[in-house]
Amino acid sequence: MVQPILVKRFVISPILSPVHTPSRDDAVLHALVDFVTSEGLRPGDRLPTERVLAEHLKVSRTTVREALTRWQELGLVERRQGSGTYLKAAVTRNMLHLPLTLPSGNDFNSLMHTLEIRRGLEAEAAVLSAERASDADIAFIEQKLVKMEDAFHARHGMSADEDWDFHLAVFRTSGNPLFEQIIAAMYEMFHRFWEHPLGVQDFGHASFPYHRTLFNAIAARDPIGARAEALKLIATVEDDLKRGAANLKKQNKKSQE
Amino acid sequence: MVQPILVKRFVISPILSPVHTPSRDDAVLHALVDFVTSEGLRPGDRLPTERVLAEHLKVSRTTVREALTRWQELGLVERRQGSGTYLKAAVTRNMLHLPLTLPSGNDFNSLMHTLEIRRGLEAEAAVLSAERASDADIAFIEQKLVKMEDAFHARHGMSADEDWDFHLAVFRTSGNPLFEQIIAAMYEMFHRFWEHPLGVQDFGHASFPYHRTLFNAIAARDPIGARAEALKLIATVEDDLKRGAANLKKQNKKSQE
DNA sequence: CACCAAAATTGGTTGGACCATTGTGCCAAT
DNA sequence: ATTGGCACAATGGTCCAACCAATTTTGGTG
Repeated sequence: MVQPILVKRFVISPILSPVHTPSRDDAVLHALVDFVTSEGLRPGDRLPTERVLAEHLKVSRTTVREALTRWQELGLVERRQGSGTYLKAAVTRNMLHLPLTLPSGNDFNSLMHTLEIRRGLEAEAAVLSAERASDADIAFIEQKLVKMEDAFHARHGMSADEDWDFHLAVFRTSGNPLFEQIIAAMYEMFHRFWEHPLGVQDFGHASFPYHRTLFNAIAARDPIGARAEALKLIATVEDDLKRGAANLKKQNKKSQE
Repeated sequence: MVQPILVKRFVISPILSPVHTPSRDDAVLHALVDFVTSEGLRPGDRLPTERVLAEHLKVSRTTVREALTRWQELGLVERRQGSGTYLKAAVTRNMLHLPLTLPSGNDFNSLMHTLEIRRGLEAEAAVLSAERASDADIAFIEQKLVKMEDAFHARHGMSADEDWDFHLAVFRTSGNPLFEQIIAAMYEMFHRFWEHPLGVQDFGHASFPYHRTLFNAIAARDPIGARAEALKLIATVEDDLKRGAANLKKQNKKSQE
C-alpha cells in the first residue's frame, strides 16, 4: 500500500517521563503532545527549553532538537534564538499532519491546481450546507453576505476579509470542519505567489453577484442550485486567473521587444 | 492567515531575494535542490550520505541532518538506517510547501467527514482525468484495473493495495498533484481508526463494479459519466460505513443487556 | 526613574564518538 | 558450482561537551 505523505500517530504516553520506545524523536513528540495538552498550552505560549526537555525526557538535546525541527516544519512551533520555542498552532492528539507540496508554486498551472481543488470542495460544501442549514445558520450567512455587499459598494470592489467571512460561514454550516481547513490552505497557496494579481485590477469583481445567488440557494434548501452557484463563483475566479496569465504573457512579449 | 484578494500596493517581487535569515540548513537545502536537479535525480534515487554532504558543503553533519529531517517531514525524502537517504518525490526549485493540520477522530461523524471530502475531490479528479487522459494514461489505468480485478477474484474480496493503486493512477492522470496528497490523507484518516471495518465482512465489496465503469468513462473521455461513476463508488463506501456504525450500535446495545 | 552595559539564558552549530541496522562479499559446506 | 552463513564495512540514529549568536534579564549608574 502506498503510504500517505505523512502521518504521525499520537498515542498516550506518560507526561515528560523517560522514553523507551524505538525511534526516540517520535516518542519525544508523543510526550510533548501530552505535555502541551496537560498544561493547557495555547498558541503563543512558550515551551520548555531544549535543555530542560532533554533532561526530563532522558534523551540528548540533539534528539529533542530533531523532534522540534519536525514540528517547526509542520508549522506547529516557532523557534527564536535567544528567546525560546513557542507554540504556533493548537496541538492535540489525533491530529493529522499533511504537508502539501506543489512542484512549482508560481506558474499558471499550479495556481489553477489550487482552484481545481476548491472547485470540488466548495461545490460539495455548498451542497451540504443547503441540506443541513438551520434557520440560525441561514441568518448568520446572510449577515455575513450583507456585510460583504456593504463593503463592496463602499469600496467599489471586493473586500477580502468580508468575502472570506462569508465563505467561512458557508463551510461551517456544512458541519464538516475539513472543508474550512483544506480550502483555507488552497486559498493560502493561491495567494502566496499571487499576492499581486498580474495586472488584473478588478480581481474578484465578477464573483460578486454569485455570493447572493449562492446564499439564496442555500436559504431555499436547494442543494443542486447551491452547487451550481458555487461552481459559477469559482469559474469567475478561474477567469480572472486566465486574464492575469494572459496579461503576464503580453508583458513578457513587450519586454522582449 | 488568509491573505486579501485585493491588489496590494507594496509587493516584494519573489525574484528579489527576500533576505531569508542566513540560516545554514536553508542554505543546505538550496544546495541540495541544485544538486538533485543538476544530477537529474528522480524519485527512488539515492542521495549522497550525510557524511559526504557535510564534507562537501563545509557544514557539520548535524546541520545536514537537520536539513534532511525537514525534507523528510515534507515527504520529499526517505531515510533508511544502514542503507541511505532516498528521494521520494520530485524536487525542484520554486517548490511550494504548506503544512496542513486536520482534526480527526474515530467517531462515525469524523469518518463520514473524510468521505465527504473524497466525494468532492474524487468526482472532480475523475472529471479532469476524463478530460486530459492520454492514451498512455488510459493504458496505465487499465493495467491497474486488471490487477485489482485479478486480486479481487483470487481473494474473493477487495484488495486494499491494488484498489489504491488504481485510484492513484486516476489521480495522477488528472495532472493535479494535490488530489493525490489530500485524498491520501483522507484515506489514511479513514483507515487509521477503521482497520477492521466494524463487523462489515465484505467491506468495499460493493464498490468493485464501479471501478470498471469509472475506467470506461475515462477511456471514453466522458467527464460527466466519469463524475457519475466516481460518485457511485464513493456512495458504496458510505453505505459500508453506515452499516458498520449500525453494527457497532447493535453490539453496544447487546453488551449492555 | 531612565538608560545602558554586563551577565545569564536560549536556540544554532560544531566535532567527535559510539550504537543499530543494512548491504556486501568472502568462505566453507554441500 | 550453488548455497548458506558469517564477518565486515557503510550508513543513518543517538549521544556528549563545548562553543557561537541572538535575545532577555539583571543590576548599576546618571
